[in-house]
Amino acid sequence: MSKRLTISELAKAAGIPTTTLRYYERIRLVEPEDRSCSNYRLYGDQSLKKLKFIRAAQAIGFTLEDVKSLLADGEGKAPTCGNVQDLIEARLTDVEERLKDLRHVRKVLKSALEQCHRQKNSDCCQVVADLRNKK
Amino acid sequence: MSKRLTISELAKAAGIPTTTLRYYERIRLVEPEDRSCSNYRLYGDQSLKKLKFIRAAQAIGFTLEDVKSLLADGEGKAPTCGNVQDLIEARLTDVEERLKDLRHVRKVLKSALEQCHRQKNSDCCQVVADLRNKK
DNA sequence: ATCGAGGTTGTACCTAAGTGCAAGGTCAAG
DNA sequence: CTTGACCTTGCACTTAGGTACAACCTCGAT
Repeated sequence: MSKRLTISELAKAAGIPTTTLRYYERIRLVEPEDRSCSNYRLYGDQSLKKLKFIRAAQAIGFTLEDVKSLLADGEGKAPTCGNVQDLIEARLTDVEERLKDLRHVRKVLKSALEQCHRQKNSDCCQVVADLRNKK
Repeated sequence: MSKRLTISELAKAAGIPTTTLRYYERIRLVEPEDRSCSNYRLYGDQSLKKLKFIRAAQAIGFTLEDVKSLLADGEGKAPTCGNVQDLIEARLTDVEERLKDLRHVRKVLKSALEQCHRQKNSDCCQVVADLRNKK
């Protein structure tokens, strides 16, 4: 069974443009299982699963390169937990870092905005004012 | 007064490569005040302030395009608070959004990691397992 | 006078994750 | 048998913020 899908069928099923599927093939991330006699790409339904996995992984911030590693991991032999776990930990560290940065940024922006509100008209927005003085 | 700086003097003072300064000129963000008789760029010291402002603005997530708007705002006439305030508010909204997303991502990553820890050896990392099953 | 450090220009390249386009082949319906 | 929708390839382009290189010019010191 496991019907073979043409590129547009797969695209529709996964909600991903055909152009992107061809791109994924180019970077050897998702390759068609076969070709029809007229050279059309034919995908198996594990490709659909793969694409869903890719979208899920992207959503939590993995790059396509990361995804490649995650997938390659289960490919050869028994899935070694190590590599996967490392990737997840790396991402997590990254995310914590960015959260810290963003909280700081938010603080700065908020205080700039407050400054804006206080000095309604004239010398608005301290940060800009600094520059404007000498312009 | 206000000594004219050559590109490398300015670069050194601002901690920004000369190549980047030339790039900033290309995008009309920071332009030299003048040229020497041998066609060397000559910058005024407001350029240094400008560069510091740029780095500060970048650090809180403004794009160079945003910076251009922020600077242009004070250029013509009295600085209109409106535009500046709008930009800050837009950034802030953006930051809040990204914070929300990142907190979600962190949650997902953490639970994936936990899964990893629980099933120490065999079927590690649920997310990957889904795929591997049908591979 | 010459040497090396620094300046000038224009152009191409980089990352990431695609998108767009042109020229041509294929398929199913009318 | 033609039309229109879909497929193929290869190549260029996108965004943002730069980096790298080649070929040439200029400056200060020796």
